[in-house]
This record gives sequence, structure tokens and C-alpha cells, in this order.
Amino acid sequence: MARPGSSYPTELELEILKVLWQQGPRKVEEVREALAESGRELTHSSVITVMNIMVKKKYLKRKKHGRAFQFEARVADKQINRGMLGDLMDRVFDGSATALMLELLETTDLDADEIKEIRAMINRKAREQ
Amino acid sequence: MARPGSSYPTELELEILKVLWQQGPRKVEEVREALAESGRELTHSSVITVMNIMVKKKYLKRKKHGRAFQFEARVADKQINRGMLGDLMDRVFDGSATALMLELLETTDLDADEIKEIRAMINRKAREQ
DNA sequence: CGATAACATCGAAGCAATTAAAAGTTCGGA
DNA sequence: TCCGAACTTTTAATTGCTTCGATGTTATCG
Repeated sequence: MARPGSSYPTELELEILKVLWQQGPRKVEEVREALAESGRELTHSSVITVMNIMVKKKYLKRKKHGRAFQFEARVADKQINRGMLGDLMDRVFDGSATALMLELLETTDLDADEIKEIRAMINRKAREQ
Repeated sequence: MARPGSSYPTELELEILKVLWQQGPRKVEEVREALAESGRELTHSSVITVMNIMVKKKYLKRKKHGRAFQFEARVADKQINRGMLGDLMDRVFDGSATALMLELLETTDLDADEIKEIRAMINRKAREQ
């Protein structure tokens, strides 16, 4: 039997989604350029292959626009981020948000502003209950 | 060209590591049973195949123990958890611990105790600076 | 209208991950 | 010592991801 196939975007798929989330609907060539700028140099052919797979997976939709296709994200960044984080939380931290957060706090350097922001958030959360 | 091959444990590898982290050094058969109990029914053959790959990848070491091998984790849970979390933070949240934490706080239901614990942690973090 | 450039599809190679059957090895008891 | 059970190694099928060359299509410009 074979690999199950993740229900979340793969590495490259995520990179492509990020470009479309940041820049809006784009042509393959433009996505290829954006990827190249962040250090991933692929041929046109490679990029379009993956993007067509992403259409099949419903991550993207495409529309003819002049002679080329325009591709657009069909999933929201929030939705994907949440899903991927939830997946890691389940798989690695056995579903414990607290364990995840403690790990993060233990191992990350945060500056004063960030701490302030997180604290405000947690206080708001406390008040909500 | 091929897939790069993640520097972190795969799905099944992580499940196996968890068993060994929780139970200490174990034989293949015992690991197989533990996996079955958490809903993943594999043949002996399948489990040993992966575990041997994990030895090659230096996740595990093995020692003859009677007629069977005993396998032991060679990496610490903390180390792996940290790495996988860091990887997600980089890939999904562009390296921002704050963004990750805010997302988690936004989307997770935490009970009073958990909030208290996290708050204590962040306060300690604030004092450290 | 025909050539060319821009763009798309097809086919495929190579490796990783998952799964397991079949074949090989070894230890302990009859 | 030899058989069988327990355990391991070998081989391999299947599928997913990444990558790209070769080939096919189409719009525009001269």
C-alpha cells in the first residue's frame, strides 16, 4: 500500500499559496518569478504542473485571461494556517494547546512588544470566560 | 528530480518514537501492539521495516536482546517537538512566534487552569527581560 | 496568412513513504 | 541433532511529490 497523501498543502503548494495570498490572482509566470525571488528557481513547466494539481485538489481555481491562465487561491490563508497548526498540535502535542504554547514560550526569544501583545491576548481570553 | 526528504520524522516514525519515549526501549512486537492499540494495525514486517529505516536515520539504536532486537530512541522528545514546531513556525507563519501564538489563542478553547498556566509562563518570560 | 513567441499539456524519471509477502536465520526444546 | 517457532532480511508494489523535457496549441504581428 501507498502513502496516504496529506490533507494539507505540501511544501511547494504552500509556497505557491503564499504568493497568491499576498499578491492576489496571478499568472504562472508571475508565480514562478516570485518563487525565484524567494530562492526557489523552477522552470515554468514545473510550476504549472503543481498549480494544475492544486486546481484538482481545489486549492486554486483558474480562468483564461488573454492567452494565459490566471490562478487564484480558493482557500483562505487563515483556514489553512489553522488546519496545519491543528494538525501539528494533534500529531506532536497530542492535541494539547497548552503543551504547544509552553514549548513555544520556552524556546523562543520574544521582545517586549511581542510579550505585551501575547499577554493582552491571553488576558482578553481570560475575561471571555 | 526528487523530493528532498524531510529532516523530521514522518507520520509513522513519530508514532513509533512516541511509543518508545513513553515506554522506554521495546521490541518490535511490543511497538506493533502499542500502535494497534492506538488504532494503527500493521504487520510485524511493516513495523520492523520502518524501524530499521529509523536506525539508518539515527532516530533509533538497536541491540540484540535474546533472539530479538530491542529498539531505543536516540533522539529526545523535546528536541524533536521543538524542531517540528520551529519548522511549522517558519513554513506557515514566516518565523513569527507571535503570529503562531495569536492564531492558537484565537482558535482554541482553553479552560481556566490552562489559561492560568500560560499566563504564569508569559509573566515569567516578561520578568526575565 | 503564416511564422514566431508565449503558453499549455503530456509523459516521465527519481526518490520518499507506507505496507506487506516471501524467504532466510537462529535459538531452544524434544 | 534437528524441527519449529520466533524473529529478521529481502524484495517489491503502490502512491505521492518534485522536477522538467518534449510536444502541442494559439494569439498576435508583419
